[in-house]
Amino acid sequence: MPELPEVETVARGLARVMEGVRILHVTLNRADLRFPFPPGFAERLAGQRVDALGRRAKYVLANLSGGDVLLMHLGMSGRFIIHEAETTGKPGTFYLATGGAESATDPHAHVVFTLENGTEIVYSDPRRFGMMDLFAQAEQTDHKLLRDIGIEPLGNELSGAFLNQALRGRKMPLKAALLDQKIVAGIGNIYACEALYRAALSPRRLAGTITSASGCTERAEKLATTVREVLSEAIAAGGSSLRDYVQTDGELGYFQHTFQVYDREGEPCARPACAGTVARIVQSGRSTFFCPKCQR
DNA sequence: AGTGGGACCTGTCCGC
DNA sequence: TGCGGACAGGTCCCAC
Repeated sequence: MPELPEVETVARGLARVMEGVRILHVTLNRADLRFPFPPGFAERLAGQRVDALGRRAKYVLANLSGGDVLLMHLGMSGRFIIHEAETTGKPGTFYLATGGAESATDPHAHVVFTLENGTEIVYSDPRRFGMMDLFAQAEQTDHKLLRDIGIEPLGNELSGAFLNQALRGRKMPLKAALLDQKIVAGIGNIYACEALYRAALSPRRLAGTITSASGCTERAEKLATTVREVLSEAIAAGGSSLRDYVQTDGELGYFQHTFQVYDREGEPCARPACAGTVARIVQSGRSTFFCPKCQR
């Protein structure tokens, strides 16, 4: 997916065109994504104004004037294509497929939101790992998909002390711990690899081994720092991990940001004094890229 | 309780 | 050129 930086970028783009605007009509081109749309999904959305739209973990959440929350997750391949009404400024499209997917011909355009000002927002998702839900604001705290989610990595809570406490005694590989959304939310496969590389920590090391009973360790401190770094740099770069990502203004915002280990198997380690070679291993079914020489 | 593995889908790329 | 297999940004669910 889109990991946290991409979802953040998408949420900002959606907020720009949706906030303060009423939804006129919603078209569903199928009954489900990852799971069925809730009963009356489209009908309940129609007529509600989007009061605020933001991100929690990798979920996009929109607060609606009727008291509901619209939850959207992009899964692995979800994207929004925005056709702005002419009155709102220059036409902009983001998350545009390289080939230029059009709502009329894209077989994966599963949801179309039409706003009262004429702007059209298409959700397209070939693999359909994405999801959407609609529920009352009062239910948000207990929502199954949201209640167990961990801290936001870019807020004030992520620190060496937090990781020390959260990973204490954990026997899972450090990489798996970073991917665990119940601990820190929003880190995906790419940024987990990148953060570990920068912290010079092995993805295979057991999570508990960077902690100590007496308080925060240097390793935990370092990892907290590199997680924040890789995520915030990626946001600054405009959301980097999608091959076909196009910024709102049509500029290619993508792949200007290069990764140091992700997808670089066999290449020399970027660390000046290190003569290592980037390796690829599989951990819990997913590729991990790292330098076995300097990541310990 | 904590951890690991399979399942969910489609598209793309690589080797034969 | 065609075909099969591996692999892809994520998360849920069910066994141990």
